Amino acid sequence: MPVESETARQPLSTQRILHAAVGFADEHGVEALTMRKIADELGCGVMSLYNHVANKEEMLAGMVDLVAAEIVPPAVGGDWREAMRASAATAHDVLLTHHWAPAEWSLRMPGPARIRYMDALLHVLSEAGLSSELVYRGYHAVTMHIVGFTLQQIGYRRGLTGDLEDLAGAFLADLADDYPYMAAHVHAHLAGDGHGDEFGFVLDLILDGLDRANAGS
Amino acid sequence: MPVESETARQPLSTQRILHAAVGFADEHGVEALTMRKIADELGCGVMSLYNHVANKEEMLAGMVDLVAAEIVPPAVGGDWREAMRASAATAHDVLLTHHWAPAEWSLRMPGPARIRYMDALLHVLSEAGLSSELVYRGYHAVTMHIVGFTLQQIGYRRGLTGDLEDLAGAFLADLADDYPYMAAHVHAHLAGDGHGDEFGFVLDLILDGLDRANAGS
DNA sequence: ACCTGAACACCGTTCAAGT
DNA sequence: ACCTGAACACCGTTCAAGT
Repeated sequence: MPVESETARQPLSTQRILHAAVGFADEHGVEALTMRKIADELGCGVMSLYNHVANKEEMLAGMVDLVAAEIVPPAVGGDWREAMRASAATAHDVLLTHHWAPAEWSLRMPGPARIRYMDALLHVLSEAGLSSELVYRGYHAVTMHIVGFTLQQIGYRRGLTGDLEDLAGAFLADLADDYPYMAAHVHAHLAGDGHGDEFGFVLDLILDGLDRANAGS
Repeated sequence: MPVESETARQPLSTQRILHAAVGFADEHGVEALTMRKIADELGCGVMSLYNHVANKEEMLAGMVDLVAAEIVPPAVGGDWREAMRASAATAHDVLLTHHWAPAEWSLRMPGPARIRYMDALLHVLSEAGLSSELVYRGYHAVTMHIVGFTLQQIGYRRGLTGDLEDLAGAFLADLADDYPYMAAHVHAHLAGDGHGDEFGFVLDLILDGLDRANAGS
């Protein structure tokens, strides 16, 4: 029996393709992702991929849902705010490591894993004693925060890494006169003034606000 | 003097290209935007564009900044929360009409107009009597909400328009058993249970929370 | 200085052929 | 049933040539 080169000879499958594509996007970004490159990585011809995924768009949808499956949904039954906080934290982690995912996430219809996650969030909120209106609104506020905040964080990370001089240099020096508040803010970023858990801070703003709105009406 | 066909013979310029590109993306989406199509729309050869924009990436950056320039920045001096609310509302409007913009916005470094807008937001927050830590965090919370909420809204709009049967039919009927909370939520969407100004509701959650956090420390 | 067609190196995907 | 190379209709962009 001839020894095959590493893992190259497992048969193709949707899962194998999706995993390879997620790994590639994690490393090189989704804009560099190409059907041909994924095929190369899997050691097969481009067209072989089309036996397992309909097209690139559906492959991207599958990748997003693979990421969604990594998120730990909130536990039902205990303290609802603690459950939301814990689940949001895992979602934040997952979306940060798959830094290409938030942008794709928000533009696509949810797949099975994401629907399961949505349902779990709504389940917890529904049993939190909130009015149905606040469940509806709170769900949007929380999911908006999870993907929106992470997306913003990824944007900052892109801008502030790499050539620090590009930004701290020309950028800051040129614009400090005209835009002092902006300059101070960028300085705070470069100084790492995160003040701890910013993601959780804004989430608590939302969660506390929901609680208060519920009690107040 | 020969009568020229409509507006076709104005000389090319960066502004003219950017405006045409924004109009095209508004109508057909940014994923359909092509250098060749923009050139056709302007009645010139593809390569003529490159005399005024360095490449497609820089053109997209210019388009985003053109959108940023449409946003009315908050007024300094009056009630800070009212100012933030008013400005956020115009930002929400602008980003909704240019539905391709939020996704591009969050992935790119800010251009001049967006920097001016960022500075104005920070200016208002800085004079609101908030601690510098709350200015920093509040700024992120507000900008996150503006683009994140709008992005989410656009995603829903995409999913829920078009074939309503696709969603209300197969989608809802199939998954109502397994995911009842999700099904109820989609029903609420289809019924139009917006309950008024959802964007403003979440913004107030954030603004009120900042106020309270400031008073409490 | 601005414009432009031809050409190049890529894409995603169809098709017809292999096993 | 799964795989695959050739081919097609597109991309963004370089280059050399026009005015």
